[in-house]
Amino acid sequence: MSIAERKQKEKQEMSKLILDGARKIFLEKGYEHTSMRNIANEINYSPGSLYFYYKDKSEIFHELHEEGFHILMGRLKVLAKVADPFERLKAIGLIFIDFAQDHRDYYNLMFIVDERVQPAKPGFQIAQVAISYLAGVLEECQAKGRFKGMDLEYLTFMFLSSVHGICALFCKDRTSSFINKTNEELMLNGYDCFLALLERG
Amino acid sequence: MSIAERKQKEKQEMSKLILDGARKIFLEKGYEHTSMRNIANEINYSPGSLYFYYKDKSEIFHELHEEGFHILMGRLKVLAKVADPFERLKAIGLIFIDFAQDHRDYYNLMFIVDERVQPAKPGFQIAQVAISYLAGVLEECQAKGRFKGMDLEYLTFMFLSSVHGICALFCKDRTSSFINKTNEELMLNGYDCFLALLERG
DNA sequence: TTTTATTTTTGAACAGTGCTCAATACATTT
DNA sequence: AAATGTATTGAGCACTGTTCAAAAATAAAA
Repeated sequence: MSIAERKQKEKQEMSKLILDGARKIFLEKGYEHTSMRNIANEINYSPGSLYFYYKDKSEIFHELHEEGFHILMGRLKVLAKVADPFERLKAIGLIFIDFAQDHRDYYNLMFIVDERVQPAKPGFQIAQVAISYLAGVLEECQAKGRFKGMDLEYLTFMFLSSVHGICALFCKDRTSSFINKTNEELMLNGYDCFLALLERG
Repeated sequence: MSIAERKQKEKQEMSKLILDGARKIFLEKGYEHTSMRNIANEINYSPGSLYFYYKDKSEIFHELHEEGFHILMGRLKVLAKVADPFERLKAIGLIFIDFAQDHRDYYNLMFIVDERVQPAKPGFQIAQVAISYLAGVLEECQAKGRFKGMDLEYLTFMFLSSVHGICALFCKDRTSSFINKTNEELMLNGYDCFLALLERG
């Protein structure tokens, strides 16, 4: 078993090497503009080799898609210490916005890129965990008297949509119609506006 | 001048022919998956010909980008008859959502596709008209006592973001995490949730 | 009408894409 | 040492946006 184990380990290491290369190029040029040849070149392997470890480009997408959600979830975990659910809710949106600014390409990959996200893949499942978490926070808010009479699932979708809208407009450079305002100002103050609404709801 | 005029007319007609072909293919397969050869094939011309009428693919993008905003603006014009500004505001969001559902590809082109939208192009300017219109409606709402103390520009961005978020999640198939709800339900009820917030703000 | 000039159209070519697969090289087992 | 199994290669396929010399079509001049 020892040599079979080593083989398996080597295969894992090679997969990681490819993924590291893919991540690097993709963070430089964005997912759509990263080619398999670029990745192969980066790690000094032939293009064909990648297909021995990954079925296709989409499989690499799913790997990084999942990775992105892990990073995001890592940031969300900090909120466990925030006692008030509404404060936690407010922070969630900010974390999304910060994440989109810090990891524009991951954000793009996770929420925008044209790739069918398959429910079987772990990335999809973590996404659902994240959504469940958000729903839980909103439920707590409702338990404290906020958002009365609103359906939890739609409320969750609405919150996510609003925050995503801010991030998506930023990621795809559709903010330039708002001249003399930086992206930073627009996103943060826009979100504050949204929070003001939530406060009153 | 007569023959020069005719030449010009012919050139316009040819441009239109190309654009019609482009639109057809692009509505079938989506912008990113429409190739210049596909378009050329559709209208029975050689690929090189397209470049006699359009500088590059991006120029066709801008043409259709503008077109999309014209369609959207056409739908928004109906709202002139709605007296109450808040009712008009509510309708604007619905029109966006309907538009995204009816013209998913146009919506994608206008708000999501990876193409630098140049301020010089007419498409950009119509976009700004649309935003100004939205800002105007929100201003009227404020005049009637709504959204007190909120900055108009950020409020506008926030409204747009929230509606866009709903449409963008739909367009890029990121709604599947909300199982046992159709896109229709999710978008409409999610938007209703948002409206409920606005109502209280 | 014939010749010259201009405009339009073509399709091959370039460098790139995702991906496949026979051939090759290496590692392990017999 | 020979045979088996695993890993790697790079040429090749059909595609992409784009360019450009050559050809065809049209218009202007002789």
